[in-house]
Amino acid sequence: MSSQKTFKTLKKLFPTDPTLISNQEIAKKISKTLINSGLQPLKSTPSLLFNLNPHITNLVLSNPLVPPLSCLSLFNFLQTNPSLTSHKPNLQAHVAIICRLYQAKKFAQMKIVLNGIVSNDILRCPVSEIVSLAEDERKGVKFVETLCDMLFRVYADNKMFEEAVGVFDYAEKKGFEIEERSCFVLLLALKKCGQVDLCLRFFDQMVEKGVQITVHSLTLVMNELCKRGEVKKAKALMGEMAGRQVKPNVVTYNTLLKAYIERKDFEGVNEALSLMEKDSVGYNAATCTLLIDWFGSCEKIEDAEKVFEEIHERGIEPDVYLYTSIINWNGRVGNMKRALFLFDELTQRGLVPNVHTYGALINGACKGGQMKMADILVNEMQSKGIDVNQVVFNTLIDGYCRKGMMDEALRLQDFMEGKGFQTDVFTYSTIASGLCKLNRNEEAKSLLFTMEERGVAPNVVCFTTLIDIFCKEGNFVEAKQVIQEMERKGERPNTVTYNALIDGYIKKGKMKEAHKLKKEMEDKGLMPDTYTYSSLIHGECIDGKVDEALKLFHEMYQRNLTRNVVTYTAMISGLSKDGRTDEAFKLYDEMKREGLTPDDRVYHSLVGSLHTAKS
DNA sequence: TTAGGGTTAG
Repeated sequence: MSSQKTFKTLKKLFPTDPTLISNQEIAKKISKTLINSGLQPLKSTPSLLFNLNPHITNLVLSNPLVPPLSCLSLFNFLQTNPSLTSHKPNLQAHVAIICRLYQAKKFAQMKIVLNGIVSNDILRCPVSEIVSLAEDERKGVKFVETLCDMLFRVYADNKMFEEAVGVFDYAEKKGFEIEERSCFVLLLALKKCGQVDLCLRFFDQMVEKGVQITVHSLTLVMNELCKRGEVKKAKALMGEMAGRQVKPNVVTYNTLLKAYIERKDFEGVNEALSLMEKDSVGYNAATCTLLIDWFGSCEKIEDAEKVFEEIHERGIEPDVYLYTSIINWNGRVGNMKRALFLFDELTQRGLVPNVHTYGALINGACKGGQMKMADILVNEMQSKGIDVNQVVFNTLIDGYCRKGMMDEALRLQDFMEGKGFQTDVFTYSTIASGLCKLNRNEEAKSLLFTMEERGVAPNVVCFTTLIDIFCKEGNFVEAKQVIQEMERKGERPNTVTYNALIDGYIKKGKMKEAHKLKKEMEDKGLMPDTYTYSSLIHGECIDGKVDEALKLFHEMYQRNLTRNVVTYTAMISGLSKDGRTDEAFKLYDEMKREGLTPDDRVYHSLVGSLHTAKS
């Protein structure tokens, strides 16, 4: 505005100012050239451009007779030609060309020019300044609104988040609308940069300012909430948004499902599934993948297989994720035959296995001690052009550790480092627990104590391994010191940490301490799991308190915790030793009904029980 | 044309 005013004032004061006339004439000449023959003549004989100044540039760029793309080519030429640095377009020229491009609906080019403004230290300025220049162009409110929306996006793309939010606030004040789609771009960028707080805050701002939220934004935000553990908040948000006509879809429900599955929240999973049914939201491949994971992690491989079988009835086309998941769980329960069959089926369907798929198979082989098979799979994978990654290396190292082949494990670690991979927190804890299995406790401890000096911060798993060693040694003082140290370092003990302590106390016959710890973990909001209960049940049975054990056994049922072979074995042997043969056999039947395979110890207990009962 | 699902350690 001011420059135009100045211009008019000057014109009044000096109507025959030779420079002004000459400016206009030069502009006319340049424009004419551009109209008739484009940029080329100006490029080859740039003498006309030597007299250029910001005013002339603006006159040319704003001349409606010059085609917008010709203006753009002149603009770009001035921008990039090193001999014309003194004529680089200023902010006003940028806005002028943006205006021309807007009229020509050249939105992509508009964005590029805007990008030039925000990524240039000299041109960058508050949104109000750009808007004020844009308003001078007198192209109506819609133009300015579009410009704001685009500027917002350009800031988001450049990770200039404060500035983007600044544009949003400004637009809001001026009554301009920033599109939901643009807001989503910002949410996504914030999420990708790990700026979760700002992401959640901006979503609140969107809601508050009446942006019409889409299910995509909602789902993204719910996912971020879930990832930081605020599942309840995510669920509440879903409800609140449903009230505003933002209906959750299958992706939204999958997000929630995943959170419940990760937290082993039985009720949550069931609630999410029944909500899906109520809303008539059908499953997709991702839902089935999640459910397979859910049943797999509950040691219910048959239910996982059932989900896999039902995909056809549900009209779902299986993909490589789905196959990887079912292969993974079969491998983990030791059914490599089935895992390999599924792998073949996947290939026959024309799906392409990737490093995750091979990783799942290799893990299955390693957990089953079949290192030869693991090796063959690694070679096959490489021959298909899939590189071994850190996860696969760690899996293999774990395989050798489990077999007690520490030399081979360490050789592989060396090899992995030679390939440019770091020994990471997984490698350290794997090797440490391998050493423990061979009773090489001192080596394990020193590895875990020194890993930080070697540049890898121990996590809760490493600390738990350490605690486990001290507990097995009966050194509870040291174990508790480790807990203090880990808490000092910001690592919070979890259920497995408590399980290590509880098991340690039980093995030393300190049931009272063990129960105290169970209460302590519950007070901290940590759920005792199958391992916690199995240890406690075992301890009570050894102590001869079979009714206490039974109480715990029922508590598991109430809490929807899976009772595995170890749990049943402990309970059955407890009952047997106590001469309660009928109850023991009843549990034996129940165990088989649950699809669990009793092992030798169960039979041994039951036979023993018959003796006890007779005598 | 955007959001969600698959491989490793205690």
